[in-house]
Amino acid sequence: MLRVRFAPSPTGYLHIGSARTFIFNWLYARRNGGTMILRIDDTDVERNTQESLDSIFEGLKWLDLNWDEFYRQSERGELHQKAAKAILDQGLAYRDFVPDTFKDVDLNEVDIHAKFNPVMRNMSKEESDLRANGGEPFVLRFKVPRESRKEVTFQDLVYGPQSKATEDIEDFALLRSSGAPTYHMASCADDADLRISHVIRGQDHLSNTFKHVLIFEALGVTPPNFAHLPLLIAPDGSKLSKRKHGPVVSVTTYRDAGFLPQAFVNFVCLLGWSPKDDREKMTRQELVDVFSLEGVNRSNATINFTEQDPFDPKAVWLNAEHIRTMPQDDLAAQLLPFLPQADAAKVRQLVPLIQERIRLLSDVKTATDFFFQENPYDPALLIPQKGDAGMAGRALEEARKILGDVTEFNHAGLDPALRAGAERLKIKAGQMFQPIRVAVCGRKDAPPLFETLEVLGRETCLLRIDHALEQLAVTKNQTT
RNA sequence: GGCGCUAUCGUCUAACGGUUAGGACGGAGCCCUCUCAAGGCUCAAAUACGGGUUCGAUUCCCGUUAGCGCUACCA
Repeated sequence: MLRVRFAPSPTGYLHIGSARTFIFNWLYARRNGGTMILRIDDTDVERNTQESLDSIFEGLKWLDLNWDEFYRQSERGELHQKAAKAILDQGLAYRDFVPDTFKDVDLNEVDIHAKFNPVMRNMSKEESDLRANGGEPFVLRFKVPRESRKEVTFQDLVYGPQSKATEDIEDFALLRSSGAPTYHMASCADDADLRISHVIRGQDHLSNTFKHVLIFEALGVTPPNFAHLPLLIAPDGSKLSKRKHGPVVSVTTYRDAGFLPQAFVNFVCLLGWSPKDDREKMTRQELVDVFSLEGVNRSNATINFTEQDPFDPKAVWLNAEHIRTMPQDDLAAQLLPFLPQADAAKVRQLVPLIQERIRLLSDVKTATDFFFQENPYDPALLIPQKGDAGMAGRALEEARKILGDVTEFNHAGLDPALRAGAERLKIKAGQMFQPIRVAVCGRKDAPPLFETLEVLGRETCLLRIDHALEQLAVTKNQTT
Protein backbone atom coordinates (compact mmCIF):
# COMPACT_ATOMS: atom_id res chain seq x y z
CA MET A 1 0.00 0.00 0.00
CA LEU A 2 1.45 3.32 -1.08
CA ARG A 3 1.35 5.96 1.62
CA VAL A 4 2.89 9.42 1.44
CA ARG A 5 2.82 12.37 3.76
CA PHE A 6 3.33 16.10 3.78
CA ALA A 7 4.68 17.16 7.15
CA PRO A 8 5.01 20.90 7.54
CA SER A 9 6.02 22.52 10.78
CA PRO A 10 3.77 25.46 11.59
CA THR A 11 6.54 27.99 12.08
CA GLY A 12 5.72 30.23 9.09
CA TYR A 13 3.11 30.76 6.39
CA LEU A 14 2.71 28.11 3.67
CA HIS A 15 5.49 28.88 1.26
CA ILE A 16 5.80 28.07 -2.37
CA GLY A 17 8.42 25.38 -1.81
CA SER A 18 6.28 23.63 0.79
CA ALA A 19 3.32 23.88 -1.54
CA ARG A 20 5.30 22.15 -4.24
CA THR A 21 6.30 19.38 -1.85
CA PHE A 22 2.64 18.86 -1.00
CA ILE A 23 1.71 18.85 -4.68
CA PHE A 24 4.35 16.28 -5.63
CA ASN A 25 3.28 14.02 -2.79
CA TRP A 26 -0.34 14.48 -3.75
CA LEU A 27 0.29 13.78 -7.43
CA TYR A 28 2.28 10.69 -6.58
CA ALA A 29 -0.49 9.40 -4.33
CA ARG A 30 -3.26 10.15 -6.80
CA ARG A 31 -1.30 8.75 -9.71
CA ASN A 32 -0.67 5.47 -7.92
CA GLY A 33 -3.85 5.04 -5.93
CA GLY A 34 -2.05 5.78 -2.66
CA THR A 35 -2.99 7.53 0.55
CA MET A 36 -2.14 11.17 1.16
CA ILE A 37 -1.43 12.07 4.75
CA LEU A 38 -1.18 15.55 6.23
CA ARG A 39 0.84 15.57 9.40
CA ILE A 40 1.58 18.73 11.30
CA ASP A 41 5.10 18.44 12.68
CA ASP A 42 4.68 20.69 15.67
CA THR A 43 7.27 19.38 18.07
CA ASP A 44 8.94 22.75 18.41
CA VAL A 45 6.43 24.35 20.75
CA GLU A 46 8.54 27.50 21.04
CA ARG A 47 8.17 28.40 17.40
CA ASN A 48 4.72 27.09 16.53
CA THR A 49 2.00 29.62 15.85
CA GLN A 50 -1.70 29.33 15.20
CA GLU A 51 -1.36 31.87 12.41
CA SER A 52 1.05 29.64 10.64
CA LEU A 53 -1.25 26.67 10.97
CA ASP A 54 -4.10 28.74 9.55
CA SER A 55 -1.92 29.83 6.67
CA ILE A 56 -1.17 26.22 5.80
CA PHE A 57 -4.84 25.27 5.74
CA GLU A 58 -5.77 28.43 3.88
CA GLY A 59 -3.18 27.79 1.21
CA LEU A 60 -4.12 24.15 0.75
CA LYS A 61 -7.78 25.04 0.62
CA TRP A 62 -7.15 27.55 -2.14
CA LEU A 63 -5.13 25.01 -4.09
CA ASP A 64 -8.01 22.58 -3.65
CA LEU A 65 -5.65 19.83 -2.56
CA ASN A 66 -7.13 17.25 -0.21
CA TRP A 67 -5.72 14.60 2.11
CA ASP A 68 -6.99 11.27 3.34
CA GLU A 69 -5.61 11.20 6.87
CA PHE A 70 -4.63 13.91 9.30
CA TYR A 71 -2.32 13.86 12.34
CA ARG A 72 -0.67 16.25 14.71
CA GLN A 73 2.69 15.27 16.03
CA SER A 74 2.04 17.01 19.34
CA GLU A 75 -0.73 14.52 20.04
CA ARG A 76 1.53 11.54 19.50
CA GLY A 77 4.11 12.19 22.19
CA GLU A 78 3.63 8.81 23.79
CA LEU A 79 4.62 7.06 20.60
CA HIS A 80 7.79 9.13 20.33
CA GLN A 81 8.73 8.43 23.93
CA LYS A 82 8.22 4.71 23.49
CA ALA A 83 10.35 4.72 20.38
CA ALA A 84 13.16 6.64 22.09
CA LYS A 85 13.04 4.29 25.04
CA ALA A 86 13.21 1.26 22.78
CA ILE A 87 16.35 2.63 21.19
CA LEU A 88 17.91 3.39 24.54
CA ASP A 89 17.00 -0.04 25.93
CA GLN A 90 18.80 -1.71 23.07
CA GLY A 91 21.92 0.25 23.90
CA LEU A 92 21.69 2.16 20.63
CA ALA A 93 21.45 5.52 22.36
CA TYR A 94 22.97 7.13 25.43
CA ARG A 95 22.23 9.94 27.82
CA ASP A 96 24.33 13.04 27.53
CA PHE A 97 24.34 14.84 30.86
CA VAL A 98 26.44 17.75 29.66
CA PRO A 99 24.31 18.72 26.76
CA ASP A 100 25.86 22.07 26.09
CA THR A 101 29.10 20.57 24.83
CA PHE A 102 28.95 22.35 21.47
CA LYS A 103 27.15 25.44 22.53
CA ASP A 104 30.09 27.78 22.08
CA VAL A 105 31.93 25.82 19.45
CA ASP A 106 32.39 27.34 16.00
CA LEU A 107 31.25 24.62 13.66
CA ASN A 108 33.70 25.81 11.04
CA GLU A 109 36.58 25.08 13.35
CA VAL A 110 35.57 21.84 14.92
CA ASP A 111 36.32 18.37 13.60
CA ILE A 112 33.55 15.82 13.33
CA HIS A 113 35.43 13.41 15.54
CA ALA A 114 34.97 15.80 18.41
CA LYS A 115 31.24 15.83 17.91
CA PHE A 116 30.40 13.46 20.69
CA ASN A 117 31.50 13.26 24.26
CA PRO A 118 33.33 9.95 24.84
CA VAL A 119 32.71 10.10 28.57
CA MET A 120 28.98 10.22 28.05
CA ARG A 121 28.99 7.83 25.14
CA ASN A 122 30.87 5.22 27.14
CA MET A 123 29.15 5.70 30.48
CA SER A 124 27.94 2.52 32.10
CA LYS A 125 24.25 1.76 32.09
CA GLU A 126 24.25 1.70 35.87
CA GLU A 127 25.71 5.17 36.25
CA SER A 128 23.54 6.56 33.51
CA ASP A 129 20.35 5.16 35.06
CA LEU A 130 21.38 6.35 38.48
CA ARG A 131 21.97 9.92 37.36
CA ALA A 132 18.77 9.96 35.32
CA ASN A 133 16.76 8.66 38.24
CA GLY A 134 18.37 11.32 40.35
CA GLY A 135 16.66 13.87 38.17
CA GLU A 136 19.72 15.11 36.33
CA PRO A 137 18.71 16.55 32.97
CA PHE A 138 20.09 14.96 29.82
CA VAL A 139 19.83 14.84 26.06
CA LEU A 140 19.34 11.42 24.56
CA ARG A 141 21.77 10.90 21.72
CA PHE A 142 21.89 8.24 19.07
CA LYS A 143 25.01 6.12 19.45
CA VAL A 144 26.18 6.08 15.86
CA PRO A 145 27.85 2.69 15.31
CA ARG A 146 31.22 3.77 13.98
CA GLU A 147 33.06 0.55 14.83
CA SER A 148 30.61 -2.10 13.73
CA ARG A 149 29.64 -0.42 10.53
CA LYS A 150 31.56 1.62 7.97
CA GLU A 151 28.76 3.35 6.14
CA VAL A 152 25.06 4.01 5.89
CA THR A 153 23.46 3.68 2.49
CA PHE A 154 20.08 4.13 0.91
CA GLN A 155 18.60 4.43 -2.53
CA ASP A 156 17.05 7.79 -3.36
CA LEU A 157 14.37 7.70 -6.02
CA VAL A 158 15.58 11.01 -7.41
CA TYR A 159 19.27 11.23 -6.46
CA GLY A 160 20.20 7.57 -6.85
CA PRO A 161 22.39 5.54 -4.51
CA GLN A 162 23.59 7.48 -1.47
CA SER A 163 26.17 6.57 1.10
CA LYS A 164 27.89 8.26 4.00
CA ALA A 165 30.62 7.08 6.33
CA THR A 166 29.44 6.53 9.90
CA GLU A 167 32.65 8.39 10.82
CA ASP A 168 31.05 11.51 9.42
CA ILE A 169 27.76 11.24 11.27
CA GLU A 170 27.62 12.92 14.65
CA ASP A 171 25.77 11.54 17.65
CA PHE A 172 22.59 13.47 16.98
CA ALA A 173 19.91 14.13 19.58
CA LEU A 174 16.73 12.07 19.88
CA LEU A 175 15.26 13.65 23.00
CA ARG A 176 15.84 17.15 24.36
CA SER A 177 16.58 17.84 27.99
CA SER A 178 12.92 18.83 28.33
CA GLY A 179 12.09 15.27 27.34
CA ALA A 180 10.50 16.40 24.07
CA PRO A 181 11.52 14.52 20.94
CA THR A 182 13.63 16.19 18.27
CA TYR A 183 12.44 16.39 14.70
CA HIS A 184 14.46 13.33 13.71
CA MET A 185 12.99 11.18 16.45
CA ALA A 186 9.39 12.28 16.04
CA SER A 187 9.45 12.22 12.29
CA CYS A 188 10.89 8.72 12.02
CA ALA A 189 8.72 7.28 14.78
CA ASP A 190 5.66 8.70 13.04
CA ASP A 191 6.71 7.61 9.59
CA ALA A 192 7.23 4.11 10.91
CA ASP A 193 3.96 4.06 12.84
CA LEU A 194 1.94 5.49 9.96
CA ARG A 195 3.57 2.99 7.62
CA ILE A 196 4.72 5.70 5.23
CA SER A 197 5.97 3.97 2.11
CA HIS A 198 7.53 6.97 0.36
CA VAL A 199 9.06 9.99 1.98
CA ILE A 200 9.00 12.77 -0.60
CA ARG A 201 10.50 15.97 0.74
CA GLY A 202 12.97 18.77 0.06
CA GLN A 203 16.58 18.08 -0.72
CA ASP A 204 17.59 19.91 2.44
CA HIS A 205 16.86 16.61 4.17
CA LEU A 206 19.05 14.51 1.92
CA SER A 207 21.97 14.42 4.35
CA ASN A 208 19.63 13.98 7.32
CA THR A 209 18.36 10.81 5.72
CA PHE A 210 21.41 8.85 6.83
CA LYS A 211 20.42 9.55 10.42
CA HIS A 212 16.86 8.59 9.64
CA VAL A 213 17.93 5.28 8.18
CA LEU A 214 19.79 4.59 11.39
CA ILE A 215 16.69 5.40 13.44
CA PHE A 216 14.41 3.23 11.34
CA GLU A 217 16.79 0.32 11.71
CA ALA A 218 17.03 0.86 15.45
CA LEU A 219 13.24 0.81 15.52
CA GLY A 220 13.36 -2.52 13.76
CA VAL A 221 11.55 -1.42 10.63
CA THR A 222 12.77 -1.26 7.07
CA PRO A 223 13.19 2.37 6.05
CA PRO A 224 10.64 3.79 3.61
CA ASN A 225 11.58 4.75 0.08
CA PHE A 226 13.04 8.21 -0.15
CA ALA A 227 12.67 10.79 -2.88
CA HIS A 228 14.25 14.18 -2.41
CA LEU A 229 13.19 17.19 -4.39
CA PRO A 230 15.52 19.92 -5.67
CA LEU A 231 15.06 23.18 -3.83
CA LEU A 232 13.33 26.30 -5.08
CA ILE A 233 15.63 29.28 -4.81
CA ALA A 234 15.57 33.04 -5.38
CA PRO A 235 17.25 34.74 -8.36
CA ASP A 236 20.19 35.66 -6.15
CA GLY A 237 20.77 31.97 -5.49
CA SER A 238 19.73 32.11 -1.87
CA LYS A 239 16.91 30.12 -0.46
CA LEU A 240 13.51 31.78 -0.43
CA SER A 241 12.72 33.59 2.76
CA LYS A 242 10.01 36.01 3.72
CA ARG A 243 12.44 38.27 5.48
CA LYS A 244 14.68 38.59 2.45
CA HIS A 245 12.28 38.22 -0.46
CA GLY A 246 9.00 39.40 0.93
CA PRO A 247 5.51 38.10 0.32
CA VAL A 248 6.37 36.57 -3.08
CA VAL A 249 7.27 33.36 -1.31
CA SER A 250 3.84 32.94 0.25
CA VAL A 251 1.13 30.96 -1.51
CA THR A 252 -1.65 33.33 -0.52
CA THR A 253 0.15 36.17 -2.27
CA TYR A 254 -0.43 34.39 -5.56
CA ARG A 255 -4.06 33.88 -4.71
CA ASP A 256 -4.58 37.52 -3.85
CA ALA A 257 -2.76 38.70 -6.96
CA GLY A 258 -5.23 36.84 -9.17
CA PHE A 259 -3.62 33.53 -9.96
CA LEU A 260 -5.81 30.55 -10.69
CA PRO A 261 -5.03 27.64 -8.38
CA GLN A 262 -4.69 25.26 -11.32
CA ALA A 263 -2.22 27.63 -12.99
CA PHE A 264 -0.20 27.96 -9.80
CA VAL A 265 -0.05 24.19 -9.45
CA ASN A 266 0.91 23.87 -13.10
CA PHE A 267 3.72 26.40 -12.73
CA VAL A 268 5.11 24.93 -9.57
CA CYS A 269 5.16 21.44 -11.10
CA LEU A 270 7.37 22.69 -13.89
CA LEU A 271 9.96 23.72 -11.32
CA GLY A 272 12.18 20.69 -10.91
CA TRP A 273 10.01 18.31 -12.85
CA SER A 274 9.25 17.79 -16.51
CA PRO A 275 6.85 15.55 -18.40
CA LYS A 276 9.68 15.14 -20.97
CA ASP A 277 7.45 15.87 -23.93
CA ASP A 278 7.57 19.66 -24.19
CA ARG A 279 4.11 20.06 -22.74
CA GLU A 280 3.79 23.06 -20.49
CA LYS A 281 0.18 23.91 -19.97
CA MET A 282 -1.45 20.99 -18.21
CA THR A 283 -4.66 20.45 -16.31
CA ARG A 284 -4.66 18.86 -12.91
CA GLN A 285 -5.85 15.59 -14.40
CA GLU A 286 -3.09 15.61 -17.01
CA LEU A 287 -0.59 16.19 -14.23
CA VAL A 288 -1.94 13.25 -12.25
CA ASP A 289 -1.86 11.04 -15.32
CA VAL A 290 1.74 11.75 -16.23
CA PHE A 291 3.49 12.46 -12.92
CA SER A 292 6.42 10.30 -11.99
CA LEU A 293 9.46 10.60 -9.76
CA GLU A 294 11.68 9.75 -12.74
CA GLY A 295 10.77 13.13 -14.20
CA VAL A 296 12.12 14.98 -11.19
CA ASN A 297 15.54 16.48 -11.74
CA ARG A 298 18.35 17.13 -9.33
CA SER A 299 19.40 20.73 -9.56
CA ASN A 300 17.77 23.61 -7.73
CA ALA A 301 15.28 25.71 -9.67
CA THR A 302 15.31 29.49 -9.60
CA ILE A 303 12.03 31.32 -9.39
CA ASN A 304 12.48 34.29 -11.63
CA PHE A 305 11.21 37.42 -9.96
CA THR A 306 12.40 40.95 -9.35
CA GLU A 307 11.41 43.69 -6.98
CA GLN A 308 9.43 45.47 -9.71
CA ASP A 309 7.88 42.30 -11.02
CA PRO A 310 7.21 39.92 -8.14
CA PHE A 311 5.95 37.01 -10.24
CA ASP A 312 7.84 34.71 -12.55
CA PRO A 313 6.84 35.67 -16.12
CA LYS A 314 6.22 32.05 -16.90
CA ALA A 315 3.77 31.76 -14.03
CA VAL A 316 1.92 34.77 -15.37
CA TRP A 317 1.90 33.37 -18.89
CA LEU A 318 0.61 30.01 -17.67
CA ASN A 319 -2.10 31.79 -15.74
CA ALA A 320 -3.15 33.61 -18.90
CA GLU A 321 -3.20 30.29 -20.77
CA HIS A 322 -5.48 28.76 -18.16
CA ILE A 323 -7.72 31.82 -18.18
CA ARG A 324 -8.06 31.66 -21.96
CA THR A 325 -9.00 28.02 -22.04
CA MET A 326 -11.41 27.83 -19.13
CA PRO A 327 -15.20 27.80 -19.53
CA GLN A 328 -16.62 31.31 -19.48
CA ASP A 329 -18.97 30.62 -16.60
CA ASP A 330 -16.09 29.36 -14.47
CA LEU A 331 -14.04 32.39 -15.31
CA ALA A 332 -16.93 34.68 -14.44
CA ALA A 333 -17.18 33.03 -11.04
CA GLN A 334 -13.45 33.49 -10.41
CA LEU A 335 -13.61 37.10 -11.52
CA LEU A 336 -16.52 38.13 -9.35
CA PRO A 337 -14.48 38.83 -6.19
CA PHE A 338 -12.19 41.10 -8.19
CA LEU A 339 -15.09 43.26 -9.38
CA PRO A 340 -16.92 44.31 -6.25
CA GLN A 341 -18.99 46.88 -8.13
CA ALA A 342 -20.43 44.33 -10.57
CA ASP A 343 -23.10 41.67 -10.22
CA ALA A 344 -22.81 38.16 -11.58
CA ALA A 345 -24.81 38.91 -14.72
CA LYS A 346 -22.62 41.88 -15.60
CA VAL A 347 -19.43 39.89 -15.09
CA ARG A 348 -20.79 37.13 -17.29
CA GLN A 349 -21.34 39.75 -20.00
CA LEU A 350 -17.80 41.08 -19.70
CA VAL A 351 -16.03 37.73 -19.77
CA PRO A 352 -15.99 37.24 -23.55
CA LEU A 353 -14.56 40.72 -23.96
CA ILE A 354 -11.60 40.28 -21.68
CA GLN A 355 -10.92 36.56 -21.49
CA GLU A 356 -7.94 36.69 -23.79
CA ARG A 357 -6.82 40.11 -22.63
CA ILE A 358 -6.03 39.54 -18.97
CA ARG A 359 -3.15 37.61 -17.49
CA LEU A 360 -4.08 37.79 -13.84
CA LEU A 361 -7.65 37.75 -12.56
CA SER A 362 -6.95 41.08 -10.90
CA ASP A 363 -6.26 42.62 -14.33
CA VAL A 364 -10.00 42.58 -14.90
CA LYS A 365 -10.37 45.63 -12.76
CA THR A 366 -8.47 47.98 -15.04
CA ALA A 367 -9.45 46.10 -18.18
CA THR A 368 -13.13 46.79 -17.57
CA ASP A 369 -13.10 50.00 -15.57
CA PHE A 370 -14.80 52.05 -18.31
CA PHE A 371 -17.88 49.85 -18.13
CA PHE A 372 -18.47 51.22 -14.66
CA GLN A 373 -17.35 54.82 -15.00
CA GLU A 374 -16.32 57.34 -17.60
CA ASN A 375 -12.56 57.78 -17.45
CA PRO A 376 -10.90 61.10 -18.15
CA TYR A 377 -8.66 61.12 -21.21
CA ASP A 378 -6.60 63.42 -23.34
CA PRO A 379 -8.87 64.67 -26.16
CA ALA A 380 -5.92 64.40 -28.54
CA LEU A 381 -6.44 60.63 -28.42
CA LEU A 382 -9.71 61.14 -30.28
CA ILE A 383 -7.81 62.16 -33.38
CA PRO A 384 -7.35 59.17 -35.69
CA GLN A 385 -4.21 58.07 -37.49
CA LYS A 386 -3.38 60.41 -40.38
CA GLY A 387 -6.34 62.55 -39.42
CA ASP A 388 -7.11 65.78 -37.60
CA ALA A 389 -9.60 67.19 -35.14
CA GLY A 390 -12.01 67.86 -37.98
CA MET A 391 -11.99 64.26 -39.03
CA ALA A 392 -12.52 63.16 -35.45
CA GLY A 393 -15.47 65.49 -35.16
CA ARG A 394 -17.08 64.32 -38.38
CA ALA A 395 -16.56 60.69 -37.42
CA LEU A 396 -18.16 61.22 -34.02
CA GLU A 397 -21.12 63.17 -35.47
CA GLU A 398 -21.69 60.39 -37.95
CA ALA A 399 -21.31 57.76 -35.25
CA ARG A 400 -23.81 59.49 -33.03
CA LYS A 401 -26.35 59.44 -35.81
CA ILE A 402 -25.69 55.78 -36.60
CA LEU A 403 -25.75 54.64 -32.98
CA GLY A 404 -28.98 56.53 -32.45
CA ASP A 405 -30.65 55.05 -35.50
CA VAL A 406 -29.40 51.50 -35.80
CA THR A 407 -32.09 48.99 -34.92
CA GLU A 408 -29.87 46.11 -33.85
CA PHE A 409 -27.50 47.49 -31.23
CA ASN A 410 -25.01 44.63 -31.49
CA HIS A 411 -22.15 43.39 -33.68
CA ALA A 412 -24.47 42.37 -36.53
CA GLY A 413 -26.15 45.77 -36.67
CA LEU A 414 -23.26 48.04 -35.75
CA ASP A 415 -20.50 46.60 -37.92
CA PRO A 416 -22.05 47.26 -41.36
CA ALA A 417 -23.59 50.54 -40.28
CA LEU A 418 -20.38 52.04 -38.98
CA ARG A 419 -18.36 50.80 -41.94
CA ALA A 420 -20.88 52.35 -44.26
CA GLY A 421 -20.57 55.57 -42.28
CA ALA A 422 -16.81 55.55 -42.77
CA GLU A 423 -17.31 55.11 -46.47
CA ARG A 424 -19.67 58.08 -46.64
CA LEU A 425 -17.05 60.21 -44.91
CA LYS A 426 -14.42 58.81 -47.24
CA ILE A 427 -12.22 57.72 -44.33
CA LYS A 428 -10.82 54.34 -43.38
CA ALA A 429 -12.74 52.11 -41.00
CA GLY A 430 -9.90 52.38 -38.49
CA GLN A 431 -10.09 56.16 -38.62
CA MET A 432 -13.79 55.92 -37.92
CA PHE A 433 -13.41 53.46 -35.06
CA GLN A 434 -10.65 55.13 -33.10
CA PRO A 435 -12.52 58.28 -32.08
CA ILE A 436 -15.51 56.18 -31.08
CA ARG A 437 -13.36 53.81 -29.08
CA VAL A 438 -11.63 56.59 -27.21
CA ALA A 439 -14.91 58.39 -26.66
CA VAL A 440 -16.54 55.38 -25.03
CA CYS A 441 -13.54 53.65 -23.43
CA GLY A 442 -11.34 56.62 -22.62
CA ARG A 443 -8.32 54.93 -24.15
CA LYS A 444 -7.02 53.26 -27.28
CA ASP A 445 -6.44 49.75 -26.02
CA ALA A 446 -9.76 48.13 -25.39
CA PRO A 447 -11.82 45.08 -26.34
CA PRO A 448 -13.35 44.86 -29.86
CA LEU A 449 -15.49 47.89 -30.54
CA PHE A 450 -18.91 46.54 -31.50
CA GLU A 451 -19.17 44.14 -28.60
CA THR A 452 -18.01 46.86 -26.27
CA LEU A 453 -20.68 49.25 -27.52
CA GLU A 454 -23.29 46.57 -27.13
CA VAL A 455 -22.43 45.86 -23.51
CA LEU A 456 -22.18 49.55 -22.71
CA GLY A 457 -25.63 50.16 -24.17
CA ARG A 458 -26.90 52.76 -26.58
CA GLU A 459 -27.59 55.45 -24.04
CA THR A 460 -24.16 55.44 -22.41
CA CYS A 461 -22.46 55.38 -25.77
CA LEU A 462 -24.40 58.40 -27.04
CA LEU A 463 -23.71 60.28 -23.84
CA ARG A 464 -19.99 59.64 -24.04
CA ILE A 465 -19.84 60.56 -27.71
CA ASP A 466 -21.55 63.84 -26.93
CA HIS A 467 -19.04 64.42 -24.22
CA ALA A 468 -16.21 63.70 -26.62
CA LEU A 469 -17.60 66.19 -29.12
CA GLU A 470 -17.72 68.84 -26.42
CA GLN A 471 -14.11 68.19 -25.51
CA LEU A 472 -13.13 68.36 -29.14
CA ALA A 473 -14.85 71.72 -29.48
CA VAL A 474 -13.06 73.05 -26.43
CA THR A 475 -9.68 71.99 -27.73
CA LYS A 476 -10.44 73.55 -31.12
CA ASN A 477 -11.30 76.89 -29.57
CA GLN A 478 -8.16 76.82 -27.53
CA THR A 479 -5.93 76.25 -30.55
CA THR A 480 -7.62 78.84 -32.80
C1' G B 1 36.60 23.40 8.29
C1' G B 2 34.18 18.32 7.41
C1' C B 3 30.51 15.66 4.77
C1' G B 4 26.71 15.44 1.03
C1' C B 5 24.31 17.21 -3.46
C1' U B 6 24.30 19.98 -8.02
C1' A B 7 26.23 22.45 -12.71
C1' U B 8 22.68 22.91 -20.79
C1' C B 9 20.33 29.80 -23.64
C1' G B 10 18.72 35.48 -18.76
C1' U B 11 14.81 31.79 -16.47
C1' C B 12 12.16 26.73 -16.57
C1' U B 13 13.70 22.53 -19.19
C1' A B 14 14.65 18.26 -23.49
C1' A B 15 18.46 15.36 -25.50
C1' C B 16 19.42 8.11 -20.66
C1' G B 17 27.67 8.09 -26.26
C1' G B 18 26.41 9.83 -32.59
C1' U B 19 21.09 15.90 -33.09
C1' U B 20 22.62 21.86 -37.46
C1' A B 21 22.13 20.78 -28.82
C1' G B 22 15.15 20.72 -29.16
C1' G B 23 10.87 23.26 -26.64
C1' A B 24 8.78 27.12 -23.48
C1' C B 25 8.83 31.99 -20.94
C1' G B 26 11.00 36.63 -21.57
C1' G B 27 13.48 39.95 -25.60
C1' A B 28 13.78 41.75 -30.97
C1' G B 29 11.37 41.82 -35.79
C1' C B 30 7.59 40.61 -39.48
C1' C B 31 2.50 39.02 -40.71
C1' C B 32 -2.73 39.13 -39.38
C1' U B 33 -5.94 43.01 -37.59
C1' C B 34 -11.01 48.37 -35.88
C1' U B 35 -7.09 49.48 -31.10
C1' C B 36 -5.34 46.04 -27.37
C1' A B 37 -4.86 41.12 -26.97
C1' A B 38 -4.77 36.31 -29.10
C1' G B 39 -2.68 33.68 -33.26
C1' G B 40 1.22 32.64 -37.23
C1' C B 41 6.34 33.17 -38.86
C1' U B 42 11.57 34.69 -38.12
C1' C B 43 15.94 36.15 -35.24
C1' A B 44 19.44 36.58 -30.99
C1' A B 45 20.63 33.37 -26.82
C1' A B 46 23.51 27.58 -23.58
C1' U B 47 26.55 22.38 -22.66
C1' A B 48 31.21 26.36 -16.00
C1' C B 49 36.72 25.18 -16.65
C1' G B 50 40.72 21.45 -17.28
C1' G B 51 42.08 16.57 -17.95
C1' G B 52 40.98 11.58 -19.22
C1' U B 53 37.93 6.95 -21.38
C1' U B 54 36.02 6.31 -26.47
C1' C B 55 36.14 6.00 -33.53
C1' G B 56 32.86 9.67 -31.18
C1' A B 57 31.27 13.09 -25.38
C1' U B 58 26.07 17.68 -22.94
C1' U B 59 25.93 12.49 -21.66
C1' C B 60 30.87 8.09 -18.41
C1' C B 61 35.44 8.92 -14.91
C1' C B 62 38.91 12.36 -12.26
C1' G B 63 40.27 17.24 -10.80
C1' U B 64 39.22 22.58 -10.40
C1' U B 65 35.75 26.34 -9.67
C1' A B 66 31.00 27.90 -8.22
C1' G B 67 26.26 27.33 -5.86
C1' C B 68 23.17 24.91 -2.40
C1' G B 69 22.32 21.70 1.83
C1' C B 70 23.68 19.23 6.48
C1' U B 71 27.10 19.72 10.34
C1' A B 72 21.37 22.53 16.82
C1' C B 73 18.29 20.24 22.84
C1' C B 74 15.16 24.10 14.33
C1' A B 75 12.52 21.56 11.18
